[in-house]
Parts: sequence; C-alpha cells; structure tokens
Amino acid sequence: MLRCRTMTPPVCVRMRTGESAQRRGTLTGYGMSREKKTGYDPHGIEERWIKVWEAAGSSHVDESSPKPPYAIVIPPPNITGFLHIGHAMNNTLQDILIRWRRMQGYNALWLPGTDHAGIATQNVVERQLRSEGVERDALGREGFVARVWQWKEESGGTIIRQLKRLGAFCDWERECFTMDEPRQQAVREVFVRLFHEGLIYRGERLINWCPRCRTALSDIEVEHEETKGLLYHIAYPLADDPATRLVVATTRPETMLGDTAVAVHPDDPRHNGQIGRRVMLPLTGRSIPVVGDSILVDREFGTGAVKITPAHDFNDFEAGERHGLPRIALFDEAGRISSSIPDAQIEPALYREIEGLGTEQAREIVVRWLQDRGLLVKVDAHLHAVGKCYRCRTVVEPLLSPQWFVRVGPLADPAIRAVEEGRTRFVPQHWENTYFAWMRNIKDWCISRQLWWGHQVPAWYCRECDGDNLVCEAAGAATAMATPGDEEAHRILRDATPIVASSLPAACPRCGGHALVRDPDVLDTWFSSALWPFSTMGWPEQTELLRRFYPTSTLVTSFDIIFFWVARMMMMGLKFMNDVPFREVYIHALVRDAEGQKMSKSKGNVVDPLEIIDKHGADAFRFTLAALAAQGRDIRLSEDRIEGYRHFCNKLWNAHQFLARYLPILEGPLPPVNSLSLDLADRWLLHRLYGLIGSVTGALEEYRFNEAASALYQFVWHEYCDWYLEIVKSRLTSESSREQQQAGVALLLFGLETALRLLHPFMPFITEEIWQQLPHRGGTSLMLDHWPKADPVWEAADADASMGLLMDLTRAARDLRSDLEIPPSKWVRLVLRTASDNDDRAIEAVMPYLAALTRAEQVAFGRHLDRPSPAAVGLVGGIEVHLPVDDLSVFTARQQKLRRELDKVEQELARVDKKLSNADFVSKAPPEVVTKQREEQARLMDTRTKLLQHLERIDQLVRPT
RNA sequence: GGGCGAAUAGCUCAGCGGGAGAGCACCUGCCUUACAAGCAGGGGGUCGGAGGUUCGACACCUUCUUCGCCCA
Repeated sequence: MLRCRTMTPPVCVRMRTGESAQRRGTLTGYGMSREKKTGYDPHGIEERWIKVWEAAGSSHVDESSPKPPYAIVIPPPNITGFLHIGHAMNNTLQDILIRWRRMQGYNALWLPGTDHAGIATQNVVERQLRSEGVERDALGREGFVARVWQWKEESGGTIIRQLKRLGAFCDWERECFTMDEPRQQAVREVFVRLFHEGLIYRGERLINWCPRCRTALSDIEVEHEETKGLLYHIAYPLADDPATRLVVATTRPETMLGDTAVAVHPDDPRHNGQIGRRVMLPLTGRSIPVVGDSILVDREFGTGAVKITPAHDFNDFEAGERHGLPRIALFDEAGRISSSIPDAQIEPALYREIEGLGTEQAREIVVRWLQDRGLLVKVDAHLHAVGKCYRCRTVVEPLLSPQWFVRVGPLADPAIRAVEEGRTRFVPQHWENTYFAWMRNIKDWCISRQLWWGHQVPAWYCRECDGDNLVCEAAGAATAMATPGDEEAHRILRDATPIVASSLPAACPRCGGHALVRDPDVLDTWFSSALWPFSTMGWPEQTELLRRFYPTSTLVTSFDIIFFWVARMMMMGLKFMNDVPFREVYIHALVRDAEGQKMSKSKGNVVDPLEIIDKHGADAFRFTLAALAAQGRDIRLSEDRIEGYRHFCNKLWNAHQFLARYLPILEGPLPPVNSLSLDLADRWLLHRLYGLIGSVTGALEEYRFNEAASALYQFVWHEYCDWYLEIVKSRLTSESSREQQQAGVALLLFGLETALRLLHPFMPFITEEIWQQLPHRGGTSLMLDHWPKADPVWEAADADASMGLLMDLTRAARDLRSDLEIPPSKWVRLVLRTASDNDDRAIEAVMPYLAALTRAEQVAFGRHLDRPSPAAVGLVGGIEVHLPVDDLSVFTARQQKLRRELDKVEQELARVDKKLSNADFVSKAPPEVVTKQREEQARLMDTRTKLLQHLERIDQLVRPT
C-alpha cells in the first residue's frame, strides 16, 4: 500500500503569498502596516480604556439588580500612601475576581475607599508644617485638623489614581473614606453601644507608648526586634543582713530605681527562707520585699532572682497585681526621667544627674553609680527582643496611663466560632491557625491615641462635678488662644467619669452642669477599619446595599494584617450585623524582591509598580503578579518575568494582527461554530477550548490564579499560535476549499475571542483593545460581556489523539531536519513506515497538515514501504520517520542522537522489566497499572530493536567510505 | 521557648501515590511573509540528608540539617 500526497511546490506558494499580501491591503484596512513594526505598545491604549470605562460608568453597580450579588470591599489604602507592590498584588487579584464574576453574570460590587491613617497622616502634615516653620500647637487642634483635611483634599487621592493605572476598576461612585461623615457616624454609634454594654471602658493600665509619636499604641502595633544588648547583674543586699546579696539580672538597669519588689521562685532551694524578707534597693532610700512568684521567675535563668518594676514592664505589671505592689513610674511621656518622682526616693545627687535624661543616658549613669558602689556584679552580652513603634521604629516604652480599651473576650468568642464552623473560610486554610492562635489569646485592645487626627472619642467630662479629675494644662501661647471649654487644654485624669454619647450632651446627667469638656483622644485607625465591611454600605442605616451585599463574598488581603484587620472586622461584623463580614478570606503571598528580601524603603530594594507599568504596561505586570500568585508561599518578583509576560502580550497582539488580515474571508460575522464543517484540527481546537474554559474557571474558583494564568499562557502560545494558527495558515496558502478556509478563520476568531474573554480579568486593556477591533458578538465592552461557557459537544478525544500523533510526527521530522542541518525554508520528502493499519488511518487523517508543518513536498506512508537509503530516521511509537538525504556527512549528529536515545530506552526498559518481574507488583498493583507497564515494556522493546537496526544501517552507510 | 512554612533543572517556581514540568537563562540553526518582543531543534534534575509505610514515594509518616516568617 502506498499513498502519496504532493504539496504545492515552493515557487507557487511564494506567488500566492504575494497575491494575498495585495488582497490584504485592499480588504482589511491594515494596509501598509506590514512595513511598520507591529509590536504591541500598551501606552496610549491603557490610558484610553481607563477613560472610556470610567466615562461609561462601567463598574457602577445597581443595588436593585436581580443578578446574584458578589461583593468585595477593598482593604482601604492609607491616604498618605503611594502604590507599592503589595497594593499592586492585592488589587490586581481583587480586580481579577471582580471582572471575572461580573462577566459570569454576578452583580459584582467592588467597594473602594481610603483609610485616614491617624499617626501616618498626622506625621506627614506635621512635617509639612515644620518645613514652613510652624508647630502644630500653634495652630491649635481645630486649625491643625482643618489643615489635615486640606492636605487630604490635595494629596490624599494619589493612591486612588495609581490604582486606576493598574486597571483596578472599583465602583468609584461609592468611594468612601474612613473619616467621612457617614463613617464618623458609624464609629460613634459603635463606640456608644459598646460602651453602654460594658465592652468599652476607660482605665489606667500599662500600655505601649511611643515617645516620638507621643501616643499609646496597641500591642500589635509594636514590632519586636532581636537586638544585641547587655545583661546587667546587680546585687541587692538583704535589709537585715547586708552581707547577703540577692543578684538580679536586667537589660534595663535604669528601671531598678522604680523596683517595688524582688521575686524568687518559691521552690528554689537557693532562695530558701528569703521570701518575706526585704532587700535594700540600691541608690534609693527604699527597702522592698522579696516575694515568691512561680509565674514570673524562670529558675533556669540567671540567679533565679528577678527585679519587679510594675510601672515599666508588662510581666512585672502583672506580678505587681498579684502581689499588690505599688507602681513607681520613672519616665514621662517623652521617655525622660520625670521631674517629680518622690515615691522612688532616689538619692538626691543621682537624681540631679539623671533628671530629664532619656533611658539610654540615664542607664549609663545608673550603671556607673552601681559600679562605684561595687553592686554591679557582671555584664554579659545578651540577645533580647526590643519593642519598636511600627510606624517610626522608635523604641517603645511601657507607660502607665489612663486609656480607652475594648473588652475583646466577648467579641472574640463568636468570631472564633464563625471560623470553626466554616461560616468564614480562610484560603489557604492554614491561615486560620494564625487567626485562632491570636483570637484565643486575645488581650483587651487599647483604642485611644493621643493624636489630633482621627475619630475623636465621643466622651465628655463635667467640669462642675468632675473638675478635680480634669487638669487644665495649657500654657503660653496655647492658653492665650484657648477658648473656655476648649478640650485641648485639659488632661483627663484616671478617675474622671466619662459621659459617652454620640453627640455633645446638653447637660451633665449627674449635676446638670453645662461646662463639658470633650475627651481629647482619638480612636485607633483600625477601630474605624474594623467597621469597613458595613460602614461602607451605609450602616447604621439599613440600606439596600447592606441587604444585598452583606456579608461580602471575599476579602483579599495579606497575612500581616490578619490580626490588625481581619480579626477585628470579624468581631465587629458579628456584633453589629449578626453575621460574618465575608464568606472567604483569600490570603495572598507577600511580594519580595528577586533576592527574596522583603521590600522596604530603608533597604532601597523597592520595586515601584508605576515604573513597571510605564515600562512594560499594566497588563504584563498584572499577568505576572497573577502567574506568581501561587498559594502558600511568598513570591519573588523579578523583572525578567515581567518582560516575559510583556512578550506574551505581544504574542497575543500579533496573533490578532494575523487574524485581522484574513477576516475578510468570512464575508460577514462569525457564524455559530457548531454550524461549520469542521475538520480534525478544528475539532481539536474546540476540544482544547473546552478544557481551557473549565480549567481557568475552576482555578479561579479556588483562587489558583497562577494555574489560570499558566493555562491561558500555554493555550494561547503553544496551542493556538504554535499549532492551530499554523495549520490554518497552511490552509489559507494551499488549494483548500473556501469552506475549509472559512471554517479555519472562523475558528481562529472564535478561539481568540474566547481566549480574550478568559484573559480579560488578567489583562483588561489589551483584551478590550483587540476585542473591539474584532467582529465580536455581544455588547459594547468586553468588560461587561459574558464569560465563555464550554459546550460539551466540543469534546473530541479522538481529535485530541490524532493531533497528538500529528505533533509527534511533526516534531520527529523537524528533529531530523535540524540534525541534518536542513534550513526551514528548504522543502523535503518524508517516508513514514508504519506498523499497523491503525497507523495508516491515523496518518491519513493528519496528512495535509503534516506536510505543511514539516515543509514536506511529498509524504509517503504505508506498512511495507521500502526504507529509502540513504536516509535519516526517527521513531514515533512504532512509526519510522525517514528523511532521505544525499549527503552522508550529516549522519554524525543523527548517530549520536540515536545512541543517546538508545541509552535512555534501555534504562527505562530495565526499570520496567524489574517492576514486572516483581510478583508483588503484578499481584497487588491495580490491573490497569500493570497493563500499562506491559504495554510500556512492549513499546520500549520495539523501539530498542528499531534503534539498533537504524544504528546498524547508518554504520553500514558510513563505514565503506 | 511555642507555632507555621519552605528546600524540585543554572535562576524563579508549579506539581504532590504509578517514576519530573513551566518561564527565564544556556547551546545549535533560521529574517520559513502575525510576531527576532520571534520560529525550529537541543542539553540539563540520585526532586535537602537519613530512616519508615507501600507492590510502588518527589509526593504519605518519623527524624535530622538549612533557610524564612509569626508569637512569647
């Protein structure tokens, strides 16, 4: 049996292409563009679509729409912020979800807004004032706050504009701000209700104090940093037996002046009989008790004796509570030794030296004094954790002061249960451990901040009946400007009684007095952020938006604010909305630099997203982020990767350029694909599209952005462009029928259009641009059009198998060409020696494509064909692919390759043989696995035989010369 | 100290019970008329070490080493 197919000779093809080039000029309108470089340039295009979409109000959601709701609230970026890589990742993923869900037919709401960022914003404006030579006190509170608002109006929108360049397309008409009037109302409402339920209280506690920001911080706003320090061992003589000395170890010797006890472990034999006695506290006139405390004292550490300074250490504070010890605060709010500490009874000469000094300087002097008295036993190097302010890195000082707290326990319980019961789900799931660990150990939340910018605590104090607890502390210029009742002039003491109300009370409920002073503190910024999922929807009003979209569908954020934000939103949402704020929390990876370092300004390794967008386009950048967003680990962003995906944009663009040239063949709009007469390759494309739609959709459902991205990349580049487009190209340049050509172009269009839809959430700009240029069905914008649906009739396993064979044969032939150094432009002849009728049928089906893809002018195939000689040979399964040649010198490369292949086959064969000779394997493994191995064995043996034959033949050919 | 995660090709990372994948980089040949930001071909890995479970382990278990992060 011999069948033969002859391709159009090369000369003829060239002529024909020449014709089509002319046709192109007249029919497609792309005209002379062939001479121009046709690369994709995102500039212009991206900016244009941002404007068009926004002008069309494309992202605005109608809350009365009957479509099923899908909602995301944005993690509000800080108004002082500039778009960094973390924002870019976070918002790209949200935008992907929103665009995808919208295309799927959901009423997809993405609620945007910004955060007022108390400390950060106040710092920015203070710095600005200082550059004008103005201190904030000179402006007064009202003046300063007005100035911050002015700054916010002028500069606070930067990050929103930057988000838009990224392609983030929120419902901008609903943009919120954590300090705007509706959000202020929500904050006041929540505060008042929590206060009246006893879940907010005011009290004096040891809190974290940033001496530079001059404000309290919550526990989680303190970052602990391993620091090399010194461990000082100090001797405290027993009061009634000065020869016996208890040695305590501390990293902060200056705080010993505020010690009010020494603790030892009750079961420690070294300190037998010391509990209940007293020691003389060096450098002071005080004696302090020795107490037994098994919680504070670690017997293994040091001498087993520990100093207790309740006013300057959290553990000591608690120990002080247990033993009823007094608290002696040494430092003031600037972190300096106070000007009045009578309780400490410091030796006057020492006190004169250290008064007003910061901790470091005071330490030096105290250590010197101890040394002079012979009380410094030794000093060791020591590694310990130092708490620093997360905003300004200043060392945080524990400070005793009256503050506002949220009693978190009762709020945490329902929030824990909600996650345990799966009403809110973390993705990846392991993050729930972090959430649980924190929630189950939660401590009361210090919410007051000594700032001017923020939500001022809605509490007042009566000067008439509570005046003893209010200290007027304004001085100098401030006094002159202060009007009566100006709250900034007052310090509120520990025992003051707050009157909490959502607005200024008419009179004091106790005495009827009218002279009310407002609490000067503002609330932690995270307090207002905690309400974000419902405050943005208009709460406390019962709005249609809330009814439709609460609970939101997904929260997209990174792990570092699980405590700050996610946990608190959970608590507040459950408390005030009686339901979780979001069904799913997707925790995405942290973006690091190419070396794996966390990006930070101080390290200078920050990648600026806007520079990247300028250079490579937002689409390429977004696609990179999505492609790297694998679950479960941090990612390293390198520019090479971005460049690679910019090339991908270009590839897509050029595929479109090619298609555009041949679109006129369709003579009209895209016909329904099921009505076309489809051949093997066409059915294969539909089959792959079917799989692609399923895998992209499935990946997005599981937040596997990287899998969706790589499936799309693989399809567009390596299936659509590398194979299908080339096949259609061959149809267009051969004597194929008009119908065949039309089907090819139609499917090219259909495939591209479908890919564009699937790619749109990832690369909104280029997909919209191309889609608009294509004859598309559907509406005015791809953004608002539908997500592709996979039609089961497209499934075609047979076509898939045939295409697999075609690809293998093509690769084998190309491999021969490459080894024989036959340039791609040269035409060849192929002889395929088959092993079965099956092979013949399969090859028959792919014949025309095989010839085109391998640039073969003639392909002969059949079971009993003579082997051409001399010829190079390759193997595809049982099929021998022969490429006849004249020049024997080229065989060396072939020979080497065949030998390598033989080695590989023999290794594999050995492995399979071993397996099959194992009785346990044959009896215990599933039968289909055993069968598969048997087939594998047969195949390998056959291949080995053929390889040996070929090598022998080459030897014979080469040797005689 | 407690917890979490990671170790796979030169680099960055997927995969996670039937014996290894991508992108980039590298090598060779090509301006084959959508694309040189490209095309075709190629080389490259005892899947961190050691035990164990299993007919079978890169995948599961134990343990060790190294690195990263969180909490105290």
